Amino acid sequence: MTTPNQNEHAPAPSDFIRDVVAGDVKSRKHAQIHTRFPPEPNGYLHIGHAKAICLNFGIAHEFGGVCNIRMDDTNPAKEEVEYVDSILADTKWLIDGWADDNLGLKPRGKTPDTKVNGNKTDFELSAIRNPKSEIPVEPFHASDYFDQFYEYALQLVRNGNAYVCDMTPEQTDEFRRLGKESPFRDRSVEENLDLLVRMKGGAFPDGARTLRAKIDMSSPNLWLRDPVLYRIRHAEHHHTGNKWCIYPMYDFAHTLSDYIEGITHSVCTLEFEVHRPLYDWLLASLDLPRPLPHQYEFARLNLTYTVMSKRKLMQLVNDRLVNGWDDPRMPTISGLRRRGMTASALRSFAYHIGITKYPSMTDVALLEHTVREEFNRSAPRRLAVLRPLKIVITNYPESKVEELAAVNNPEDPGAGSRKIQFGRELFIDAADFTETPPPKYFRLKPGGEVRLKYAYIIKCDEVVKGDDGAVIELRCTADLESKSGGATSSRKIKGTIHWVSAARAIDAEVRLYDRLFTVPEPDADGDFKSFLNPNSLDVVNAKCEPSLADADPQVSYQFERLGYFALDPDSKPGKPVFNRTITLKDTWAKETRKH
RNA sequence: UGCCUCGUAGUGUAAUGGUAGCACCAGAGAUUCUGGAUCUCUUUGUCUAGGUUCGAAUCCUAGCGAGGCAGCCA
Repeated sequence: MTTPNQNEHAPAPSDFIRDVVAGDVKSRKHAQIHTRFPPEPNGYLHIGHAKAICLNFGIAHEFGGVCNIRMDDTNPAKEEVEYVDSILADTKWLIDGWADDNLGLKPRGKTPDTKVNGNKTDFELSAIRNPKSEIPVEPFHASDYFDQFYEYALQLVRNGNAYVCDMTPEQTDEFRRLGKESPFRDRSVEENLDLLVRMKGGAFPDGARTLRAKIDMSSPNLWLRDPVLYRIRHAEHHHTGNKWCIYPMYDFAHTLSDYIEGITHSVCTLEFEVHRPLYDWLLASLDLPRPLPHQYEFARLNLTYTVMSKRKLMQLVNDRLVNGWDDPRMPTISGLRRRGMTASALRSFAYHIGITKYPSMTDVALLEHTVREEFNRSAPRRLAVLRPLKIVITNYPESKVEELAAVNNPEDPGAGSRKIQFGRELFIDAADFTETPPPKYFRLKPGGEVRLKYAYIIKCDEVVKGDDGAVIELRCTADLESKSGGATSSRKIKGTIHWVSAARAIDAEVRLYDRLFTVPEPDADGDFKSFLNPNSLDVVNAKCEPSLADADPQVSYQFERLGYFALDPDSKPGKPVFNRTITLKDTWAKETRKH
């Protein structure tokens, strides 16, 4: 029934939720599988949301269904349009080329259809699949159902399943903790109706009253102890303006949104597990003629060396500890994208971490592996020098320039080759030379030899120093027979280093990123901000081979021996800015750390 | 504290009463004009104790441990 997981060339994932869905498909329980991704627009999406997106859209994709994107916007105090826009953009980016066919949107401005089914009133708003539509579309919004929610609230009051409560928030908390019934619990239907209408009409101030479900104050499950369904908030909502002064709570709104949209499998994270009985109670306590949704829970993603809560990410942004939500060090989808990570790599990561109910801590090394694996196959290779050190090839003619062939991608013969220029004066990376080589060092050292990639074997004859003793230039001689493909080109030289022509190289700003935090679990104890990595960003002025002047913003390049780099939007014509997405694996660095 | 859920190599996950596998990480080697990639090999595991069964990671009981919930947030 499942189809291969498109870009991963791996079998379709299997987990306990997909098992349930597969079973329902087999038994023809539903006409079509329908999931949803319901973020609250109160922050930017992060890689944890990416896991949820890959799950919900993955299920829709694998079983030929639809996944609605829905703004769970029932709290006007916290939500903003900026977040709505970023959430839509990030979601589309993540599923682009993979599950666009399964994206469920709604016609702009459309609200649920009202149907009379016998003497039952039913509300329904079906999704249309994104790409085929000619009409303007938008994501679903829970706030588009405020009228319907209110009708359902009235129904709950009429059938004796809800009441208006006048207790203060503090009293409500205390009574729920103690399992004590509210003194307002047994108001008549008429009085409840009258109060609810007046609540809606703005007769009472914020917090004065609530609408509560009438369930069971002695239940061991706190969420069944008459949970609040509506609260009074005289506040402007980003989507509904000033139309409402009462707003539904999560449980009420979310459950009924699922029903209205015809969701079959409502997948959420573990903290909502204890809410499931309430979810089911709500659906059972209303007259709902169509098939009911079911809720399933999985463990949210935890990643080492980062924080994931929106509150903490917001704090990093507000305290200017990073440069915005899309700072490439952030675990946000926009940050990871700006850093140069691809949607397919993120999807592949989501595939590898799996779906369980165990609250695990995933090693960020797995993400890094996934990214490297993809780029190793796809990234065009280029030469760039991060910290330039000038070298002069003293036996190479001053006016001579040679064009040498450089392989674009050894993993992909079809990628062909390009020409790079060699001359008397070059830059190499300062990190590739030392006067005091440790054991097993095979880069350049005084009197030592090294291969210049695609070019000659050179020997370091002289180290030129400035007044302060710092190395400013190396004078070398080349083995002129050793050019790649030449007479002595097969001489075994341990080290090969990268270089650029001093005359032809272009300048670029390169931003080198490292982990944002210095410890694997920054929010385990203490103030997570005290574990920020002071070296998480290092900006250098690099020298790059000229072809990088026309770098494609959509392409990740491998700077040979250094890592994978992508153009930052800060780039200006003639002044490229590259972000280092991830270094290459560096076993030599590991070796030196050991000594 | 009450309730809910979950415990499989260091990490993440398979095994759905029948040989405990895979990936990442780590380590060793081969190879290499990227100390990359590739290839080979290695270390390490079913939380504990009972029970059911020919047979238990899987089912049952108890214990231990971890996470979640106890907002008029979602």
